[in-house]
Amino acid sequence: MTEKYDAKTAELTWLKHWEDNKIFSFNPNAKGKVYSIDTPPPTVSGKMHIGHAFSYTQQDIIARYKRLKGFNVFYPFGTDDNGLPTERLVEKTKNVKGARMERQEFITLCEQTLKEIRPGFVNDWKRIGSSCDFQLFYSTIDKNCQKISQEGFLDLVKKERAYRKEAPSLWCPQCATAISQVECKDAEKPSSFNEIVFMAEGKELIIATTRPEMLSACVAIFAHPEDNRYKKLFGKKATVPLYDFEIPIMPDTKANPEKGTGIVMCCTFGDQTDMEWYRQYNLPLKEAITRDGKMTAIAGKYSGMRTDDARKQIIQELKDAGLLRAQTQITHAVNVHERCNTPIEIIQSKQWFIKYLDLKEDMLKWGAELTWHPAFMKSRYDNWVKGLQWDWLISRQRFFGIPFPVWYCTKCDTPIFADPKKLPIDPLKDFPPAKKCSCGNTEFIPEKDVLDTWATSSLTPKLASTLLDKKDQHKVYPMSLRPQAHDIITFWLFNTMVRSRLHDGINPWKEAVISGFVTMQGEKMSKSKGNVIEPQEVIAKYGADALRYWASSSKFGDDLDYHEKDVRTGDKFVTKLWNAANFANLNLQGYTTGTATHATDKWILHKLRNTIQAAEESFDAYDYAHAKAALEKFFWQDFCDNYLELIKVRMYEPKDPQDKQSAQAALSTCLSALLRLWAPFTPFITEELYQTLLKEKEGYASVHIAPWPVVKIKEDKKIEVAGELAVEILAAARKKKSEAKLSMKAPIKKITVFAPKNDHWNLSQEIQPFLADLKAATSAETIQFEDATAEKRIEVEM
RNA sequence: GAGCCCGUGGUCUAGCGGUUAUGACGUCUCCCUUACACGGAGAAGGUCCCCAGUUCGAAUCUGGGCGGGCUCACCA
Repeated sequence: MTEKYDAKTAELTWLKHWEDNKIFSFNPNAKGKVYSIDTPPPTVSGKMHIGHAFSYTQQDIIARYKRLKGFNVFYPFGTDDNGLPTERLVEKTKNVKGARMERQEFITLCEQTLKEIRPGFVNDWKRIGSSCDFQLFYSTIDKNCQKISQEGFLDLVKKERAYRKEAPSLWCPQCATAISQVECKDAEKPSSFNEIVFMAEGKELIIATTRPEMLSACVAIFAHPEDNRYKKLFGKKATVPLYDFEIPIMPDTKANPEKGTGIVMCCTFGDQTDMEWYRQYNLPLKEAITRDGKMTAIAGKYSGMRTDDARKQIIQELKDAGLLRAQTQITHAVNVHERCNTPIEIIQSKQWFIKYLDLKEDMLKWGAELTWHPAFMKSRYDNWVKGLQWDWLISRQRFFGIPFPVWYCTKCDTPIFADPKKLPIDPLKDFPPAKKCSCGNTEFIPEKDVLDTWATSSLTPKLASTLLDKKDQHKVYPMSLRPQAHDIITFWLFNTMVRSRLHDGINPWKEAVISGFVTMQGEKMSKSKGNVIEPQEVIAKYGADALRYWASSSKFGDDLDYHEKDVRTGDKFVTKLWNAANFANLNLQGYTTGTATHATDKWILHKLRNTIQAAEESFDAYDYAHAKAALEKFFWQDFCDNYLELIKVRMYEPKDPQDKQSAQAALSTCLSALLRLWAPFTPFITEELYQTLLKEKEGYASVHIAPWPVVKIKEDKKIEVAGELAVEILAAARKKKSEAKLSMKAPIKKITVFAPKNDHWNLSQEIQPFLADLKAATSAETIQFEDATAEKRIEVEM
């Protein structure tokens, strides 16, 4: 062993060792029960962020533990790189606009960009010590994924779950595509509440609105049926200002008398309520906004203007005409697209949907069949299911994604589906289809829309399992575990559940573990706030083991505030483990086999045995943080601070060869066990130590495929209790010396222990075998016992 | 507005009916003892958010506040 451990070079050495020797390769025919993990495919964005390092470390600890326990671990790796996120990344980094380019040119650029950045991106995952089988690799835009995704779509068509319909849909004018409910989020935006003059029955009717630019799309006016101010107007007409057309005044309970003037205009579509009224009362459709967020022809002179410009101008015009009675500045929550923060519009268009609103009850049952860690995360899922209001809109008017395998008849618009055996296909290239329409027509137009990225990533259990031979796929699917962070329960977990249920009628996994978030002074990290920590920099400074040590200090579901000092604690642990192993190595020179016969040695083996048991119980409940705490206590306190100090003199100057051999036996057992116990948390340092100290003796190619340690000794309460007393005596001696400001080497005349007799054993008898080590460790001349009827007490005389 | 989570020494955290309330970081004192000064020994530091209840007994259970966070919803 060298003087110091150099994490930076050592970690790279072992990464290469693992890769070269295929340590984490999945062999479907290997022994051991299969434990399969539905690894989250990160969205390719150039660099891993600290939240990734955090959650992927946590799941990796589970994977490594299961491997030690003898499971045949299936732990694939994929990248999610189709759809809008990639388009936005390419548009940003290459300074282009997909919509203004030749479609194929843009797609090629996306593919090229991915090819450039993907290897570096994936390398970040290797670097933190993810024990994935990187040979089992998929990209959600690769050919196999395209095939699986298109097959899935056709399967849903066959099951009458996928349908195409012209309907009002959530729409992002910035991205110029329809989006789904889950892609929306709230944002506080400033706005103005404008009281505008309509005319009805020759009188002024004041209506408050935040969206005056929608006036031209106004189709009705609503007030509450019980609202006495407006009761007499129901069934009458009102005239829209500036545009001068008439609309009906109608009663509906959704109108809130408390809000504004209690009377509201319904435009197609200002918001979701407008849409509901449109459906309920069969109102006409008037579209005021185009798909790229501009005013349509019906807006008259505002036609072609952006909606926000039109709003400003129309307010001015109303003001000039004396039709604006009041204006208040407000901030209100607006629905925006989570990818670009643009306010969402509701626009009528023809889209593909997956029908699932009828399955809400079933969805709740499916969620209940899954074991959640922590359990309370299930309520996020339930909450989402209960709030679902739209079927899943899966078509996107974008470019870089998986194409719908569909063409449409130019005469009757009937969809013609691709032959499932010929997938994947691109209807734009594989054209025309080799079929006739049922109406006899032979002319078609290809579908240009692409599938929502979640429509593919919701199939990850399949994307991963189909990397295996067909005969082996059933071994890994349904999967044992879905690990992920809590922010995408409503996206990824929910969608995967739905797809697996719809396609195969089963839950995709047995259990789910949900990671928390990394925060900075309690706040979410974000580039705009400038409080981002880059894992690459942390690794460069402290090594991946230290980072992992930090990440494993919080349990599943808990957020963790980032403090660099906590990573430093990990770094210190690595050093401590190195030094303890170094001590063991120095004192195990020449040792081959032996038995622990001394009391102190038996005691530490008992502690070890109990620690292993405790760690195992915690691990099996997915509570690695607890397991870590138990290991920490054993390693740092029991083993380093107490045990090693107790055996030093016996090790250096044995009176009898067996004195030393007994300690060596225990030391050797502890060393081997410690390396394996810590291997899931700090895989690099443990591998380094295993390779240099134990590999030759034990023969495993890596500590990570060695078996979980077992200490084969029977429970011995006497040793445990007497050992505790030995530690108390040691502590009393140390305390006395500290208080006297003396070195720990300072001699002690006498230690007197007042030990009450126990019903079951006589402590002063049981402690006898420890006395030699105790005297040596405390430099005490004598240790004597006096029976006491009172409390246990230890007196130290210098 | 709804659901969920959280509130423990200066900071982070364990404990979840009976503990001298755990540990880490920080602070202070001492110790260079041949694994480790990136160490060791010791000390100081706490109305366990507040109020009420259940109980012989509550940091721990129940109810009600207050404060923070997340998710969903509302969005004229």
